[in-house]
Amino acid sequence: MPDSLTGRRRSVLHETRCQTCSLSSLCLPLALEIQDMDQFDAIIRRRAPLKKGETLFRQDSPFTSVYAVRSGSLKQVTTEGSGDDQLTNFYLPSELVGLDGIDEEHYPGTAVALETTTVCEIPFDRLDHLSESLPELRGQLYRSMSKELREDRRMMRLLSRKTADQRLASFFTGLSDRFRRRGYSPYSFRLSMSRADIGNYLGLAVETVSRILGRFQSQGLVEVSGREVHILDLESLILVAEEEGAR
Amino acid sequence: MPDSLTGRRRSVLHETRCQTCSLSSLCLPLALEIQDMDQFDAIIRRRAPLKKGETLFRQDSPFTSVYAVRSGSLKQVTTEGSGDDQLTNFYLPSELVGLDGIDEEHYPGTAVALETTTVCEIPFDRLDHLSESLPELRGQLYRSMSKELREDRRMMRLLSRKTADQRLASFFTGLSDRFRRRGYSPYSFRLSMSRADIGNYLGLAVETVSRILGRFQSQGLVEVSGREVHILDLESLILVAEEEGAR
DNA sequence: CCTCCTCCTTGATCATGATCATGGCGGACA
DNA sequence: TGTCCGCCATGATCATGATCAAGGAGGAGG
Repeated sequence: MPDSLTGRRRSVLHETRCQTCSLSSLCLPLALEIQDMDQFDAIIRRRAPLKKGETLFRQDSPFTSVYAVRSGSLKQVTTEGSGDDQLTNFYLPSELVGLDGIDEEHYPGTAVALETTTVCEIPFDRLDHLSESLPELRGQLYRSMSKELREDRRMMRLLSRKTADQRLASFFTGLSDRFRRRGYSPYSFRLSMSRADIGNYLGLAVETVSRILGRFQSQGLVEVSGREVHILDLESLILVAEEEGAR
Repeated sequence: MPDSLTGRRRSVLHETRCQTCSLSSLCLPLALEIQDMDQFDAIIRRRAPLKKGETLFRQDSPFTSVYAVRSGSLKQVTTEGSGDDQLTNFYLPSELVGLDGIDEEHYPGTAVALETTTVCEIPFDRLDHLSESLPELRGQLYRSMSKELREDRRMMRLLSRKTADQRLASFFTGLSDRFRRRGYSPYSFRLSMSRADIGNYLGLAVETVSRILGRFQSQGLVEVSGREVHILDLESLILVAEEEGAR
């Protein structure tokens, strides 16, 4: 595709410019001035939307880009040996996928769309180069990685010290919070992932996820119907999530 | 202390220059040319050695610097609520401590020396600024963070899918590998952490750590006497660590 | 409309590792 | 040299959540 078409293509397909993107206050260019944002904009590559189940990149394929989620959601799955998968993260709009591939030159997991999903592709060599002249961009990149580190540590705590109830409560309060920050209702949302995905992520069997969801429902904490979730008592749910001395 | 003393002080106390540091092939300035290394060297601050049990930085104190371990070892502990600690990492020489404090402006955990430990303090604002003109340094910093992300994911897998046996086997093979890379024997080493630390890190009760260590010993995999460890059969230990279909 | 298949729920049993309890070892210090 | 205290080992019991098993609900496609 000739470059001359790119401009038109972009505006036709979707609003693809950071300046008009509703996520710009959460996303990587968050701290940039308008003229800097244009420079950043220029290195971004559009991708055709992914359909549910399609992969953005595969484990062990060469690392070239990081991706900002624009709409939809993804999971990242690492396979080791035969059939033993570990779901390491879910990614929502404005979050960066692929940062853990920077060293080693290949992606350490496969990123799979959980629903129709659009992403902004950011070639890493160009991002790195641009970060030389844009300190705010560089800072934001450091912060994104640092934040992911902190969240991984939270996850490690969850996996090593929390009961099944606490894990699920954390999962829902966490999701609720992420939706709120993105301007969606923190009380009503649709899960894009299956129970199996949730269980895999939280280190629980599917059956356990089901059972505890049922219990939360009978306790009046949430109302769950398939993948539709209504949080009825967020405060109590937070209490359950942080309950101490359990286990 | 007047600045004029610093130069002398450095050379008297220890070899503190990266160029003469035996870790330079593993540490942050790894990819730098000699003249660039001098620039990097100039921003590093020496600290008095920490004694066992002393803290390098405390949870929630303001983030200012990252630290490269020079000798000894540290643990990082996050406290939540009352008395519920989570040990999130052990740090060996050449590793960077504090990267998870970059966003949020404070450290998310307390770093405690497990033995007499020396570190190089690297003020982050100066590091960031220097990374503008030294692409190799910047790249190395990105890679360090990315690597830590990948290792966190490995840890998440360990915590959510591995049995107690596999966890301990992983812990020992991991340590062995880290010692090897640093030029120490991968078969004989001294643990700088207590059984309680190991258990906390791996999500196991102290008793379980003890029991399994005993079993490994009776199986001829290792020989353990207090904190002195001899790995007798590294291959089998690796097999145990990666054993599939367990649990 | 029916069928198939995936995803989810629920019940019964079992196993792993936590917890509780006790005792031993070894180093620091008087 | 004896005592104390932190760290470690080991035994007995228990609880959480995994596993095995079966069945239901809902959606896609004929």
